[in-house]
Amino acid sequence: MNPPQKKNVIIVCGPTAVGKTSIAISLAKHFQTEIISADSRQCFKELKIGVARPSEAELNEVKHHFIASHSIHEEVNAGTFESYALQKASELFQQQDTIVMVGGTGLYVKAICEGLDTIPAADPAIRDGIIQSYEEGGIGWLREQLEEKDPLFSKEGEMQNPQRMMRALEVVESTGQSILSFRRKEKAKRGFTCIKIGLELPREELNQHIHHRVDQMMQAGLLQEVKSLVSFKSLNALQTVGYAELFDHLDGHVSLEKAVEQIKTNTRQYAKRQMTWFRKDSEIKWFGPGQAGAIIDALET
RNA sequence: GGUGCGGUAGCUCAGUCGGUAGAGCAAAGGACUGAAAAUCCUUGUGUCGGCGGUUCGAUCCCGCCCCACACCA
Repeated sequence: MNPPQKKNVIIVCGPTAVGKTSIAISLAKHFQTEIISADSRQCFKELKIGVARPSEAELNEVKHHFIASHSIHEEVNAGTFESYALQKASELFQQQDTIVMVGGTGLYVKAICEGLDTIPAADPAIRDGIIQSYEEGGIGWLREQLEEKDPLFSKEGEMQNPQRMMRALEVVESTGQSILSFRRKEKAKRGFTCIKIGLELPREELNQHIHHRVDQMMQAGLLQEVKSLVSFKSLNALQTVGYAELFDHLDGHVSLEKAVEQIKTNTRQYAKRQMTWFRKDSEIKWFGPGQAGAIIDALET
């Protein structure tokens, strides 16, 4: 007879600036456990102010993982996160039954709950070659390559999206098979249950939070942080709201005032994309960011 | 006060040799399995500054007025 599964990952998700950090800390304290972040940018030790890393005080209240754990010079992606988080979770589950995960990166949440397909690693040389050829030949070149080498993808894949096309191409070139042929039908089996808590606010209110938070980041010295990273601005990790706009300003393309406005706009757009992603996930139970008590009640029944 | 240049979408602007108008950005909606704070797709929007005149018909031509900017006094 199988005992009911008792290992749980409580996942707090939602758009940026909604108040996830504080709820996650309340939950982690209540369940006397630790937090794994599911945030594609807070994992970088070089990025602090602009990615709204939890404060020292918050990090001391509850132990966090995947925060400042990697360098912008490493390649970090959804696969990296999946294995890192799975590893951490199994360590933590030796001590406790519940862990808290918090993050706004929908794909990472999906990776931990449902798993990513196993695809053999692409040869970095192939990848570099593809990127270079794309820069020279544009999307037309990608289209031709895929039509020739991966007819399945060119029929069913996103043939207007260069990033996806490059990935598809690197996979066929490395493995000889279409990226779509690796697609599993089932979700990965996990030794734990994912309980998803979504935080939301009315659009106007969230926009206000974003407006103020960006101002606070500037006051906290975001420009200085960005200045110290200029020489790395082409790294993937720095294709990030809050950094890209200030690099633009430092290059003399826009005034500081305008760059800050753009950070706000781009953050709003990012939050909107996050909501689009999370809204379609019917497993999420939605709450407001002030409802820590209600969330705990819901989790205990 | 005079001259010049403008007033068109939320913003910046294009355009109509007179037949009621369009780009970019913003906004809204969506997709998304190793770049995901990335990348990509879809979709509006208008008293064309006001009042008159000419005309079958004016956002476009003419007159007056209002507003903004520049220059000259």
